[in-house]
Amino acid sequence: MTVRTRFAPSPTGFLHVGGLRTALYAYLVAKQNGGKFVLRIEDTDQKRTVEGAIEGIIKSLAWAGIIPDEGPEIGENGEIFQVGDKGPYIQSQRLNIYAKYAQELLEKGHAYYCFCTSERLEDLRNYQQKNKLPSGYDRHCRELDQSEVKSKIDSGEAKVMRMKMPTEGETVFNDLIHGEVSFKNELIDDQVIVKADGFPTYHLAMVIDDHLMEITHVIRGEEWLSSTPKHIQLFKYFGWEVPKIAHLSLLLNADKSKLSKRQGDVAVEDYAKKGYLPQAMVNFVAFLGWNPGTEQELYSMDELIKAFSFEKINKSGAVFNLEKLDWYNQQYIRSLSFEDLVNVSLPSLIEAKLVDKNVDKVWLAKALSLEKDRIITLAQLPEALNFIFTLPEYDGQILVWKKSSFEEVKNILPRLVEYMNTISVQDWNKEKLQTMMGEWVGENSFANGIVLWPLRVALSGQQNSPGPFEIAEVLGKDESLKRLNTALSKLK
RNA sequence: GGCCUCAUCGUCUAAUGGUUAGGACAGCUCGCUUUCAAUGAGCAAAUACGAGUUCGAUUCUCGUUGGGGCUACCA
Repeated sequence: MTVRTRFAPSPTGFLHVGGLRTALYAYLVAKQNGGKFVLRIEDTDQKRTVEGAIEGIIKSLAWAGIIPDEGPEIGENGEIFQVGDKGPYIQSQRLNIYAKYAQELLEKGHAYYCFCTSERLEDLRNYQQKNKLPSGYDRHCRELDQSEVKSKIDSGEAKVMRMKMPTEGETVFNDLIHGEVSFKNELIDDQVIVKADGFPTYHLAMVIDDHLMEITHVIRGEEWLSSTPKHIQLFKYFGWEVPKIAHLSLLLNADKSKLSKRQGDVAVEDYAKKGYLPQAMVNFVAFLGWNPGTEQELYSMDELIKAFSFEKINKSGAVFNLEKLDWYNQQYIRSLSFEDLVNVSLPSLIEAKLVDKNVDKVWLAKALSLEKDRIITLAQLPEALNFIFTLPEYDGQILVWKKSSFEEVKNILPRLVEYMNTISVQDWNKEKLQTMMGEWVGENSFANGIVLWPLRVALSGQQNSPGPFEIAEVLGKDESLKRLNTALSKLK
């Protein structure tokens, strides 16, 4: 049997980093087994549906390298179309299907109409809370007389449909991560499965869709663990096979509460904007709650697909720790080829108006290499590289190395400039410059710092910067000498 | 409150009925070095608590405590 997994977000906003992890694991399971990964949009709550959210989710997944085999996709003109033969994959387009199966449940006596008003339900809840009673629906309409039901319907009373939970026994299932979990049926609510507006609730739609879409592994967040018995009961009522189920622990804030917007960014797109590489994000998120058990930290998507297993998933929640993400990002930035680095950073450099799209890519690669090892995110690049394009204002005092003096710099720098002027443009690259300058420093018996510090500061205008020779090469001879002369003028 | 669930360094985690409880990030120290970064060497840092089973429990069982989730005509 082909493995089929799914990711089923509701389009209420951007893709959450926790959602990315869930989607990733589901994707890994599918790919590892040569199966299919399905994207399904759960928009049965019309009030919460946000315009553009479906596109955002698809784009964020694609950014991370997760391309569904079936589900909605974005066309060339931005329109949404669907691929796969088990669609539609957007639940609001499947209403007739849900209606049919809800009717079946009703006819088999596994569901019933409920006419309780929201006021009555609220009073009931308040009463239960006040008296510290177990909460839940009191099954008021469960045994309503058929004729009474009919007359209420005929008179147009608002109604919902609820499933009948058995009032005895227990529901036991084997979670792929948690092992055996059991619930007493009597404690489980008669869940609403069709709302007053005719839309199904998640619980009904999910069961029907997972069956019809032939999902073999349901991989979802732990917040669904408590409602799983309802789903299992529904599968049983329909006479369908229950898929394998895995509940992933939640991602946590630093204070161990459920990861929330208030305590930092949770949208995948925010991390993309902040200059995190998708490889870093995927690697990081994969290792939150899962570990292959080796000492290797860096895993590509392909390696993750090979290494993934449910047995290695942790049961406890994992704190979403940005410091580790930073480290991953740094590692992946450093491993980028110059070509990739140029491609991936060009947009932000253009946006910062440092270069235009006709910039010499070979030169740009050299410039980028100055900061490649020094940045944590791509977003730092424009600022880090700014000194190449514009010499910053600086105080002449910072030209003095800590073990040197103003007088000494004033004495040596002119001689250095004079010497550098004699170096030909052909030799103006970091290797040659380094050797030649090394010799010059040696011949004059200077300490490196006495010469190199002011040189570097003069070229960069900054106390902290990349090395002088690499900067000089990127700047070229003319600009380098111009900057050196600027420095000389600051020493007067 | 009820139900479910979880518990190893600050954080992510490895390990197993017997280890000096391993690694990574962060932190600290030293080295390299013209600065920053990178890098090398090193340091510090954990089995929540209490019983039980056992020759021996971090590991198995029970309890306690603490955390988290659910408790909607939201997903």
